[in-house]
Amino acid sequence: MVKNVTLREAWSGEADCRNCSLRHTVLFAGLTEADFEKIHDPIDQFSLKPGACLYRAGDRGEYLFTVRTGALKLVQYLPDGSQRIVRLARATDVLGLEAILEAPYQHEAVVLQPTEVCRFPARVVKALGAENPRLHTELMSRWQRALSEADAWLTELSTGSARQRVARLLLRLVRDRESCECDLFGREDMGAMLGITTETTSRTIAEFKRQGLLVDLSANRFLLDIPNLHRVAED
Amino acid sequence: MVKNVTLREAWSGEADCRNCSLRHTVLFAGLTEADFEKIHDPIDQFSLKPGACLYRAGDRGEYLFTVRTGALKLVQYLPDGSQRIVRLARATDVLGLEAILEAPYQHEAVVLQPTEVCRFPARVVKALGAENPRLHTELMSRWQRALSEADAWLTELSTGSARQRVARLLLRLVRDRESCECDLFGREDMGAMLGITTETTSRTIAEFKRQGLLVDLSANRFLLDIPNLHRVAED
DNA sequence: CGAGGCGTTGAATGGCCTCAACGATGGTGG
DNA sequence: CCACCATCGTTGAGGCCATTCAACGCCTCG
Repeated sequence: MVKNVTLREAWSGEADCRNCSLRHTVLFAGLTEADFEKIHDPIDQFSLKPGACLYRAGDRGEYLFTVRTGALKLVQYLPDGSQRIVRLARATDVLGLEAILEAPYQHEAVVLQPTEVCRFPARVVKALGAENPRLHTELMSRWQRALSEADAWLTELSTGSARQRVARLLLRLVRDRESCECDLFGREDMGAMLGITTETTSRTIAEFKRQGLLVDLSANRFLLDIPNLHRVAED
Repeated sequence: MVKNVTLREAWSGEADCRNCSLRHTVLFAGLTEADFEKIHDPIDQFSLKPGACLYRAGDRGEYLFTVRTGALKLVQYLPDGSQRIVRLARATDVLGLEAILEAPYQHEAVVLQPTEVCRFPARVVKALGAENPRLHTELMSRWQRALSEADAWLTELSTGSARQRVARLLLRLVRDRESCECDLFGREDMGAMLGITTETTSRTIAEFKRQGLLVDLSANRFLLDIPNLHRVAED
């Protein structure tokens, strides 16, 4: 909970917002400077440590968030208390779209890796989206992207053997990346993404390491053998 | 592929569109008569038999659809050729939202039960949505609803034992219903919704019947013992 | 230095899958 | 009209894979 940047600075490209993913990914790219001046709310920027909770399911959604760096998990709890991770949010992803509709947050958003986010009021986006066609389109694209992700988690990460699921998750973590390196999450979290137990996850990862599909780089950081992982993923 | 109704009739409440779910569920409720007159494209209405395919994944999406009655499955195929059903569309649901973004359809939409749909051009919705705030909000709500459904399929229908999954699917099929009666789908389709095999699905249903949780009404139509199914669903 | 969290591994169980067979149903063509 | 076939739901037997319960080593942190 650190920095506090005014929208004026955001627009002029000063401060940290010059590199803000919001600008690169054009969520606000269609706004004029006049639009920005209508807004008096500050945009806050946060640095979060693993384990921190950005918001909880059922909380009144007053804010949207953009992930600058790091990773968060979106968690839903089952009646029996066990958890299921339904999505990840990483750099450039937007969190809390439901707040635009004045709905409570649908998930618990928990930080997995050191993370920076920008926070801005939902009602600002709601108001601007209603009159700015470009933002309107961008918002729909964001929802569509989340929906595609959700479908992919079902078909790729919740289908097939444990070996296949783990391999597909690993491949997914390095997509749109130049490098084949990858920070893994805790085994329990990976299990909750894949619908398998912690032990099975651990056994599968360990087996991949023995087979050379994964090479240890440092603590929980690995080099991936992408071609062979693809073979495993499709069986 | 039967009826063909002009938008003029749609607006005036004539013909079949008087009961059109679009009007009840206010996707178009915010439009003025002037808005309607801007549109020259006809709205077509279709009657579809089980097995019919409304659109395929990758098709250029020129149309959106609203389901009037019946049910369709949204299917995605895995690299190995097996299928996974990621969502159902039933009365009042809108299909093909991705077409508004000029993206190809993401799923194959296949009819499960005798179904009626209305079809309207995506570019009309795109144009009206950009200038009509109420439609704009309604569209976002539709995406959010689809997203919630997708998350629920992951947490409820792809988690836990086969008994739990089948019970949760049955309960889900009678939600927002006055009656406890329910038409089931083929065992293979149910398996593809739950991530289990046809045989396991059949065995589970048969066991539920023996335990009185399901009572045969007619061919594949059942009466549900909701309280006890809830018990099974949560274990 | 002890405690707790996490990853790993072992052993045993059980639930689901695979392969197979069979009856019922419904549509088709002789 | 009926034999035929295809489809679908059901059931059985056997095997495998993931779960469950348990133990152990390593690390960080108080």
